[in-house]
Amino acid sequence: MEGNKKYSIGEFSKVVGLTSYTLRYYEREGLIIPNRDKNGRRYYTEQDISWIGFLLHLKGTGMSMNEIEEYIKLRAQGDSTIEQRKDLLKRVRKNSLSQIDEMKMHLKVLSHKIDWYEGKLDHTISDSEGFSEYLKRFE
Amino acid sequence: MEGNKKYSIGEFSKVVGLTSYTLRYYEREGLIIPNRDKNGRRYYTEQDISWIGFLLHLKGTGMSMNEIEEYIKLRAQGDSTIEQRKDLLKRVRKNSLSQIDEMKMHLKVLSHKIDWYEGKLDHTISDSEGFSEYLKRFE
DNA sequence: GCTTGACTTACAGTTAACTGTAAGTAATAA
DNA sequence: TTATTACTTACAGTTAACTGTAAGTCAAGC
Repeated sequence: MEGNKKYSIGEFSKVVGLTSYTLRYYEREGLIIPNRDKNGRRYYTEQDISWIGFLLHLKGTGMSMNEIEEYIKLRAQGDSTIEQRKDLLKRVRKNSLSQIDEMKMHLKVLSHKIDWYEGKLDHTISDSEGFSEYLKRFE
Repeated sequence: MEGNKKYSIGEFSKVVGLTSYTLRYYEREGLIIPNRDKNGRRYYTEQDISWIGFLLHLKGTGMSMNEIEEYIKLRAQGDSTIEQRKDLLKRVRKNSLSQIDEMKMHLKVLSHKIDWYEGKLDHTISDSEGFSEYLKRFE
């Protein structure tokens, strides 16, 4: 039954890997609201660690701070917004997946270019064949 | 034998989908150097279309303008830098692939959250089970 | 002859997400 | 007791990649 540790902003910043500047910035933006002790100093809990962990997952999918704020606003309204939060995350996922797909398309061309360089280096591609001609081989 | 069309910056911007501001900006940064007519006006060729196309693929993999400038500098030095260009693109690819992998990891958690919301909505997950407990099911 | 588009330099502004400084106060830790 | 850490407000600075404005010139097309 020891899940009630309190972290100062300095400790917390080490745990979650964000500087205290960033944590205060996130707070200003409403992304996290830590507790305060009797002297008005911030303290963070295990719950805050979980939340920042999840927040970093959200950011990692490409979700912007604005979108995360939107999510937080819905969350603050309670269980009645679960559907909307689910839909928001679904939109984020869809977007993230298409970003990945796009990236993969671009990577394909990049890989062809690498292969082309390799062909030039080991002379399995003739000196006269340009990259755009080479690319046509794969159409 | 009609591959020698000349595009003004206005025409070219429509073809490649970049504004003339952006094209001039890229030029200032050394990313593209168009030809000039007798009056000093820019004109772009089919070659420039190919190059911008490739450049957009590079950008699409997450390559920064600085890296692209590095690539261009190597290219300007001729065939002796093919190896280095190949290595540069390989680094970019590696980076891009790990970005994708990271994104996929984050997406996994996001998907679990969506499933969790779904479970809450159709009551296949008990009201008392929090998301972090739920996540432990998949460890 | 007038409109349209292009040219130049020289900046200033924008967005996102931080990052940092200054100045002054206050509580905690060694 | 002194150093450390945290607090506040109020900004200013940073990076990347644009985006836009102003002011003045110039040439081509209708």
